[in-house]
Amino acid sequence: MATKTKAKTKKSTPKTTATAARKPAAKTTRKPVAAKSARKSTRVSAKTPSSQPATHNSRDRYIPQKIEPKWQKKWAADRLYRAEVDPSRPKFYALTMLPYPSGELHIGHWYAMTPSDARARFMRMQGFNVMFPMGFDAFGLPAENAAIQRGIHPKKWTYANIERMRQQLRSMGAMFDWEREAVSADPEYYRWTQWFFAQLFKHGLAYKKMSPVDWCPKDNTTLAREQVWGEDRRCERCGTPVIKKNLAQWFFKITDYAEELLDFDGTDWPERVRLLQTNWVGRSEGAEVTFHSEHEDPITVFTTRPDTLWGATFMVLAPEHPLVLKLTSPDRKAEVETYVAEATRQSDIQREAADREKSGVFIGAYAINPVNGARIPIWTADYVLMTYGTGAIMGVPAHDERDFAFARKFSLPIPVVIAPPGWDGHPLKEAYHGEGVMVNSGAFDGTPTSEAVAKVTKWLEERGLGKGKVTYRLRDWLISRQRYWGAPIPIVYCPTHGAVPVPDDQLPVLLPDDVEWKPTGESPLKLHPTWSKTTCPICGEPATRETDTMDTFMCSSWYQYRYLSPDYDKGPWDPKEYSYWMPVDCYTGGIEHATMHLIYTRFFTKALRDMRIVRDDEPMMQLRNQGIILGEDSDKMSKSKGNVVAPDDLVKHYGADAVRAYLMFFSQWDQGGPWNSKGIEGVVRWLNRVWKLIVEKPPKRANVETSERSNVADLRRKVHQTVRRVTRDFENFEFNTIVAALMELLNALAKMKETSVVNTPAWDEAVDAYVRMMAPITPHVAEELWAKMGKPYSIHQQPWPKHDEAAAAEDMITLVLQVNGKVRDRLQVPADIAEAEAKDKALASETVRRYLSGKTPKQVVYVAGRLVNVVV
RNA sequence: GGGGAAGUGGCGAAAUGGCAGACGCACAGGCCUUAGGAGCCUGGGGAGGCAACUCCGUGAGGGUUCGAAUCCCUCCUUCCCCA
Repeated sequence: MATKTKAKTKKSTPKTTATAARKPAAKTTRKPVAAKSARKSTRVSAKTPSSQPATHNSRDRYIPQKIEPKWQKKWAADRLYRAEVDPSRPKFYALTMLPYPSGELHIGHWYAMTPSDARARFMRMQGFNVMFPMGFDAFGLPAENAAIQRGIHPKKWTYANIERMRQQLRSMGAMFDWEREAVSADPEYYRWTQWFFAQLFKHGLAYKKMSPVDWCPKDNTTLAREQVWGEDRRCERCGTPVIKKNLAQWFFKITDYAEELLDFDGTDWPERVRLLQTNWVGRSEGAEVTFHSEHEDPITVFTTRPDTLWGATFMVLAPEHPLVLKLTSPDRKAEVETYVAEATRQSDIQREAADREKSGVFIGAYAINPVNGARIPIWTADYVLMTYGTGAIMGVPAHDERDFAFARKFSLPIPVVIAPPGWDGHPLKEAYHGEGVMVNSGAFDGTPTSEAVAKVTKWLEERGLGKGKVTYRLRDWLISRQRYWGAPIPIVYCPTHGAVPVPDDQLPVLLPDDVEWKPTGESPLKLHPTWSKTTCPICGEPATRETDTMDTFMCSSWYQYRYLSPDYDKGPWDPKEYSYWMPVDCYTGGIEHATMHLIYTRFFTKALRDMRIVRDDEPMMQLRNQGIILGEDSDKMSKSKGNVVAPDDLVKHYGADAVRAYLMFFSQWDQGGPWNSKGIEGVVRWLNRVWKLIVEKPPKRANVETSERSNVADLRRKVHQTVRRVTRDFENFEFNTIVAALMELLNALAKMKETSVVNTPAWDEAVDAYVRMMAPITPHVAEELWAKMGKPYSIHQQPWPKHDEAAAAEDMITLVLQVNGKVRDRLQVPADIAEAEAKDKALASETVRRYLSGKTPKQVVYVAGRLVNVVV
């Protein structure tokens, strides 16, 4: 799958588009200056000290604080990063996850966004028409908490934060197309969030039901299953342990898409995310089997191992199971009721813990095992959950750990029905769930595990005892939130017509501004005196509004579409924009959203497709995740630990380009790692040296002793090898080695600047390619150097350099000579040396002969261009 | 308990079957300088040796291979997800 998409990306990089990308640049060129040599262009720039500050020192120094705001202003004024529909050019929709406007852009945002920006810039230089939008996921709890704590209105707090963060985002020098900015809390945005809700409702994909849901007592709201984290089930936002509440809540039927969500065909997503989502969906194949009580009450169970049915020696009903009270015999009633009352007070997680001492009570009733007519006792026990499967299980102690522990505790029989290989017929010491052969199972005896499930399922179906069934762990998405700062759910409750969606022409259902916050835990919308009073859209009689708002993940499930046309008011997006830009070609962001946002947005696109609103099966074709950037102490950054790195301070001190370059340099992007305040000085040094390489005059004396011809070839080889390497690494998101390769090339160029090669066209070619390659990573200094070289504005509209395979080829190589796999000698040989000659040279080597000590080689291994290994 | 990822100098890392440690940080020595917290040059995996050189070395152990940081098996440690 991954290779398929990769190949596609490569193929769709047509040479012709590189020329197309150059066109606008040519238009804006005032005076195309063909710099004949670096020396010459240096002189030109020396005469025009345009951007340079007046210092006592007349030297032209790299001062990022001067050049960065200057270029940012010019780029914005020129709408340099404006992305417009242009069917004559191949499009590339690059998207990075939009931030929540918390009020402070942290280094994690920089780490997510600036490499994404560099990649988008690279694609632009590759000839694509690139759209790289930005916006704000502006609804959510922190705004409301600020309102309660500090008395600031959530809207005021949010929009002030957005204003501040816009400025911070601009300091990155990213190629965001700000004309496409979307803010999810704008009425023009949430009008469509509500419209989508209504569409889902009309298509039966949104429904309300009473159910035990997770409730965060601190944030006073329900949470989706995905927003409850960890073993002890804490709120994803505030870390408070959640409790169960029985409430009428709105859900989206994401479970309708369980099967399709497992299919990633055609997308290039990391294996890790696919695995997380696959496990989250939790498909399990098995069979539903119906047992009956002695009084003919059907009790259906789901099992992944119908082949173990003959080993069922008891049944367990969840304490909440409706049959528990019905089937309990009078003499057991008191005991069972006490147990049920106790069990329902426990949390699911306590109840399910595998290592916990099992508890349960016999309810005084029996069931008949449909496969062998065995009369087996029915128990109720808290390790069976009502919310899981059918709320009832068959107990097969020999082949299930928990059933085994239960049977041991209550002295129930443990008959083996799957014989492990080499089983001696003795009782098992622990539950066995490996491969084996069916035993004690009537006609099925001897059936190996590999065929058993299918055969038994077929047999059950033929006899009407059960049927094959696939179940999923995935639950429907709970989207009701009992809070104010979110998109109101556009539903009206009419005494006659029930839940009625607000008609499209009455959207948006606006949030009222005049609300009060009381720490009662009630939604302010519920406390508002008039807001919820309305009339029924169908009959016009008095009716009330739904006061719950939507989970903010609903807003972010479709934002990639709103960027297409954030001002469009005839629909959620302009179809012309849609048909050109969608789907998203490359999506970047944190992996922490694997089972939340990233699964919701896939569901959303699939649901829209089935409602014929979009044509795509998947919203984002390629996904890449960055790692987490840690504090200098290798701990997670947090204010309480005092290890937070503030990007604003870094920009002020080192400039945005250095921060960008360091974030890309210090580690593999998807790996993250600790910040190092000394490490960034290395890239600062790099940028200073690049500056000097290009701006400062070369030394007067040219080294006449070196042969110019070989120097030119060496220079071009290094340059073209670097272009090849950097291009490949950009394609693969390997940003750290890009910066390393550029540093390496600089080291080589700095040495060569001392030689006469500096007066050759090869030098100009080198410097030209160098600045182009820097441009995606350090856009400001690249633009400044480009201008100083007298090249036409803007570097960011230039094509990416192409490497010349012939120039990059080595003519001499180091041939490694090994004896028995150990390096013993090295020879400089022509790269195109023939195998026979290489072997001869190896055997002729004095060192090799010494290690052979007269023995005849058994084998001589030759690896072209690399080594000869002589084996004795 | 299940699944996944990772483990390489003092540190961040590079090398994905073929010269281990590219690039950078820190450190050491030198140059330049009135000065250096600037810049430039040089050196740094470990052990032995004046040296050429030798041996050892990618969490541990085993295996495959002419050849393994890289592939396979077992184990240890750390992190993530699920239970």
